[in-house]
Formats: sequence, C-alpha cells, structure tokens
Amino acid sequence: MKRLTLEEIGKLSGVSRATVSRVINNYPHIRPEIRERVQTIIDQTGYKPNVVARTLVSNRSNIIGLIIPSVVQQVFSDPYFPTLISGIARGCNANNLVLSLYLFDSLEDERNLFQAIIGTGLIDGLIVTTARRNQEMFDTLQESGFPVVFVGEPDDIAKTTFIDIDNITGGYTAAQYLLELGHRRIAIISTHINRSGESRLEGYRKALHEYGVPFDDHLVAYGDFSLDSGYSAMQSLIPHQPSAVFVTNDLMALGSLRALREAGLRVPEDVSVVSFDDLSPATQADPQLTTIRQPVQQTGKDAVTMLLGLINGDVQHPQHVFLPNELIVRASTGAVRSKSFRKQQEALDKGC
Amino acid sequence: MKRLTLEEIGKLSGVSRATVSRVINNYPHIRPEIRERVQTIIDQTGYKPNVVARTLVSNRSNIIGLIIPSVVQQVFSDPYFPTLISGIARGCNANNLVLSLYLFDSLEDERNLFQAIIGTGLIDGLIVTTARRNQEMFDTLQESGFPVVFVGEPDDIAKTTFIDIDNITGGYTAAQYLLELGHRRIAIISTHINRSGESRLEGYRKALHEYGVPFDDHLVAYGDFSLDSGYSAMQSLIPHQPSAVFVTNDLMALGSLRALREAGLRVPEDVSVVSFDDLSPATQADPQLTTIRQPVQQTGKDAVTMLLGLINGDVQHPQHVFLPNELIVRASTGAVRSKSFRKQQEALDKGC
DNA sequence: AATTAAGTTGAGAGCGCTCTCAAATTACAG
DNA sequence: CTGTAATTTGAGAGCGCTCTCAACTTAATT
Repeated sequence: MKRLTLEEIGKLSGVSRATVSRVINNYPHIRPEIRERVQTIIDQTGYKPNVVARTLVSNRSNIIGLIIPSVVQQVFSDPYFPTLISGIARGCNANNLVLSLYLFDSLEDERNLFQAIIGTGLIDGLIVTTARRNQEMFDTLQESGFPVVFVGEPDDIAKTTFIDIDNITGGYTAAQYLLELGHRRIAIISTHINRSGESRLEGYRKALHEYGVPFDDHLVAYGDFSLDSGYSAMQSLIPHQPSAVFVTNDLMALGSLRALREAGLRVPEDVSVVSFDDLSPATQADPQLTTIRQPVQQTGKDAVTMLLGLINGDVQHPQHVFLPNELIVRASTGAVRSKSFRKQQEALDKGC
Repeated sequence: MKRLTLEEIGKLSGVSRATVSRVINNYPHIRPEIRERVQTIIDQTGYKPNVVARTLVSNRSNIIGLIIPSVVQQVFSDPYFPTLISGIARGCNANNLVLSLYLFDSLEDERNLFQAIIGTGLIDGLIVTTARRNQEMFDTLQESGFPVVFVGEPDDIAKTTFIDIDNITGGYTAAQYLLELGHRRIAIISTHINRSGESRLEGYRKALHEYGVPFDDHLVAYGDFSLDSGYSAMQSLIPHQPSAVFVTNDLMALGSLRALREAGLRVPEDVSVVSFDDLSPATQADPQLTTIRQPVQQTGKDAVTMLLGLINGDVQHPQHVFLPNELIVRASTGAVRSKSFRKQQEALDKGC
C-alpha cells in the first residue's frame, strides 16, 4: 500500500498542498467548507503526514531519547529501571512523544553511540539516568548544549537540570523510624555507585546526630544495589551486632535478609530492616519490607515534562526538582527486643 | 552550534555534495586523495549526516519499534519484559538500529498510537510482544503488510513471523523431571493470557501421559503470571495435596512458595516446585527455584535479526523460530518423601 | 594511434513536508 | 462605489540528503 502525500490529498480535494497542510495543522483562515472537504478526504483515505519529512523542515522530531548507561544485564534484575522507563513512556504518551531507548553494553558503545545520538539530529532531547558515575559522558553532554534532563542527582549540579527524589530526607526518615523504635545500633548498607546512595547515608547520619547517637564506621557497609552485594555487605555487618539495618534499596535488602537468615537471625525479632524504593522486591520478600517509597513512575513522567520544557525553551535551564518520599511500614521492623542489644545500647547512650 | 551539511563539507574540501556523500557511504570509484581529503574535513569538523534527511530519501530510518501492550504497570514487576527489552536493545546496537519503545497504558492508546506508528513512516519494522491476547491489534498488523516479528507464539500463526521458546518441550521437561523424582500428584499453575502458558500445559500433559499418570483437573489452576495470582492458585491447589507443582513462571512460583509456607508446607520436603523462566526471582526465592531457563535475552536479539531480514526482504515471510530451553536444578525440588503422599500415588498408579 | 571501456566527478531532480510571499477574493469603512 | 484591510489560497523555495545521468578523465585493447 503506497503512502499518500500531501500533494495527492490536495489533488483529491481540489486544493493545493499548502491548504491541506493548513487543515492538518489547524491554521485559522480557511473557509469552513474547504476545511471540511479536505478533512473528509483525509479521513476517507486514512492519510497520515510523513513525520520524517515534517521533521526535516521543522527540526522537531518529537522523539526523545532515554539513555541507560552500560551494565544493562545487572540493571534489569532491579525493577527500578523498568519502572522508570514505564513512567517515562507514560509521559511520552501523554505528550505525543516517541521514546527511543539506548541501552549500552559497554563504555565504548556509550562513547560511540553517544555522539551518534546527538549528532544525527534525530532526537529533540535526552533523559539520562545516573545509574553509575560517568564523568566523560556527563561532560560531553554538558558541552553540547543539547536539552538533557538527568534522572538522579549528578555530582556536579551547577549547570544541570535534573530530577530526583529527596534522598537525604528519605535516609533521615528511615533512620528516624528505627531510632524511634528504640534502636541505637543501626547499621547502613549504602553505595558509592551514584550520589543517591550517598545522600541516603547523609540523611541517616543527620538522624543519628539529632538523636545523639554517635556515628560508627563499623556499622557502615557498601554495595552496588545488587542482591549479592547486599548479601555480602550484611555478612560483614553481622559481627558488629546491629539491632537494625537501613539498606538503601530493596534488592540489597533481599540480600540482607538472606544473610541474616543464614546467620540464624530473625527479622524483625533480632534485627529490623528498613529498605528503600518500595518496588516489587519489597513485597516479594519474607517478611515484607518496611521501606521508603519513592515515586519512580512519577519521576519518569516528570522528567519528560521537564525535558519538554527545555526543548520548547519555556523553562529555565539549570532546574533542580526533588520529589518527596514516604515511609511504608511492613513486617521487617519492630522495637528493640534483645536484652544483650539493649544493654549495649544503654552503654552507648551513657557514653555520649 | 549550527549543524554542518553535506554541501558545506563539500565546499570546505573543494568537491561537490555528491562526492562527499560517496565518501560517507563508501562508494567505490573515488580517487584516494579526494577520499582522504574529504574524510579529513569530516573528522576535523565532526560532521554527522542528518539521519532525518537521509531517511526521507532512502525510506529507511533504521529505527524499529517495540510494542508492549497495555498493563504496563503489572508487566514490570516481572523481569521478563525488561530482560527481553535488553536483548532487543543489544540486537539493535549490534545492527546499528535505534529502538523506539511503545508502552501502552490502555487499549485506546493502542488503537490510536498504533495507526500513528505504522502510518507515519518513521519506523522500518515492529517487534510485538504477545503479552496478552489482542486480536484487533493482531489483525490490523497482519493486514498492513508491515514488517512485524512477534515475540511469543500468537494464536494464529498461519501468516505470522514469530520467535518463541519451545514451550511444549519446556513444560514436558519440567513435568518429566518431577515424574522422574517419583512424583505422581503433580499440580500445574498455568495461564490463559497467552499461548505460552497453554503450550507449557500441553507439554506437562504429554509427560504425564507418557508416564501413564492420569491427568487430573483438580490439579490444574490458572493465574496471570503475577505473584498474587500464583499465591491464590496455589491456595486452591493445596487441598488436593499435590506432592509437586509446576508453576509456569518464576513470579507465580514466588506466590506459590508463600502460599505453601503459610499452609505450613515445606519446600521441597513436602512439596516440590518447578518453575519457568529462570529470571531474577528464581534466585531471589527461598529456597532458590528449580526452573526451566528460557533464553529471554537471546529471544530479543534474534527477534531483531529476524525483523531485519524481513525489512531487507532477504528472508521469507512466514517464519517460525523456536528456541530451546533447559532445566536448571536448584533447591526447590526433591524426591517424594511423605508416606501419605506415596500411598496416594501408589493407589493412583494401581488405578491406571 | 585510435577506439573502447572503465573510473571519477558534478549538476540537478526529488523525497514530503512547512512556510513565506504575493495574488486573489471578500469584508468593511468612508 | 471606491479604498483599505482582512481573509483565503497557491506558487515556490528549501530542509539535507541520495541517486541518476551525463560529462570528463584515465586506462586498456587492438
């Protein structure tokens, strides 16, 4: 089935190409009967304008790109990215945008494709996830002046437009909740792979500080957001006998639960676990996780809106948005029980 | 930064637009010194051809679309789709294609966007997942004559090109393994939402038949691939005292484990569980799941290759590919133990 | 050396659309 | 009824590229 052109629709309805174009783009100043006649032909023929031709002249493709840096494999055992993608897709649907997805396999891919993406003039703007630090890509992006919205706070926020959740408050809330439950030996499993983890740690420290609990290096471990890393991190934490642990994402919390179980520790009786994300693993776990819910879908949706603002130029460039998060209490947390732990804590409390 | 054009590169290197085009597209019959001179200018300026203009004339965008039907939300608690997407993305990277993702929120979205996608001439071909039956979309697609590869066997395979794993053999293998372990009361949790589930059930029946075990309706339950549905299905199965259950995906297996645990049944001591997929939930579960591994990434990658064949016309159209799968034995299965169960089975065996 | 074949290049058309500009038509004021 | 302004339309240029065709140059053949 050969595709119709503007010209042909014009011929069929006895007007010029230009007039048909006007009808399609809803320009004023068209005689109603003409508009109607053309519209009828369009409907009858099922004509759709060729977006490629349109893009060529208008310089607007209505395609936006989503970049997810390498380590694709690992990335998808965590529902964070799928959820984010789905939010972004919704945002695109709502704004009549096409989403094109760039999942990189390697740093080399990133370097190559990357130039290719911006250079080709195909897409109008870019959403970039800060899954992992990548200064090189970041710099290229910044220099290009191309419309970019980062999801997740980058290290260098000066000239960047990004959206993130309020990780500091999230970390604070998690720790505060455990403190209010009476815990004093509160461990944390954080991460260095991006800034979010560090901000969550920062919130945790802030809460400890406010409650007069000294920060203890032995109670801090790091992972990479994967289940296995949470498992190892928890194993290294167990000898220091925390009565609670704040794990900075659900997947690592799953790993922590496994480590605790294998060590013969019950959750929440012996150790309370607070997690972060509230994605599917939180309710798949046993016990189900008390966790900080972050609005991942909404983040994606809003990122699209922000990017659209950038593209249209009706929004100022360095723009920072932080979304709120909320504590969801489930079965993995409880008040301090164990006498030995309590004794330790009292000793600690006295210590300050 | 203004984008350079072919014309300008030509001017800079003292040749015509056409010659530059030839250099870029690696045509033969160019004087080496000219080729080199032009290439130098291209490298120096960082010129990239405008893909939109190129698409307009060549009618090839090198963009392919991936359609994931509605119920996006639910879809992403199951890592199947993310994994598939990542496979497809790899296939695209390897073939220099851009992937554009269409996640639909509603049937209406599907109907609208759908015409929009094919009609606009933006994409060269389409990969469509058969996550859920949708005859209407299927028909539109077939009529259009547009290059389409389905992932997952559709109901009507006559004129369709699709790739899937060998679900029948997969189901057969799962059931056979349980039979070999001595199980006779083997339940199954399948699904009606697409053909895969039914094929797995078919394989299961085949195995039972070959081992002379009568098929028992009471031991069949259905879900929708979600954890909760697996949970309910298992609950409905427990009263019929299966000694093993074959659950047709990992996520429902997670639900089954929960139901079994709550009923006080141990896995694998009281009930063996074989699952399907071998995606992340399989190893996140406790106990880790014996499961049929399907090569989801590979499926995605191959789908891209097939689609490319279709687009280039160097592959015949109705083409059916089935990928093999393999049994992965983990901790959720064991030989029959319980006396009461064994007695039941003996009674049953005599019955045949 | 003459002829033919191959290699090498540029001019120009055209992909399907948008948008400017000017011409033609209609409306309204004096 | 004329002059002016607003409305309505089409012609044509042009977005940046590919591709055909013809012209010119060089190599191969007799």
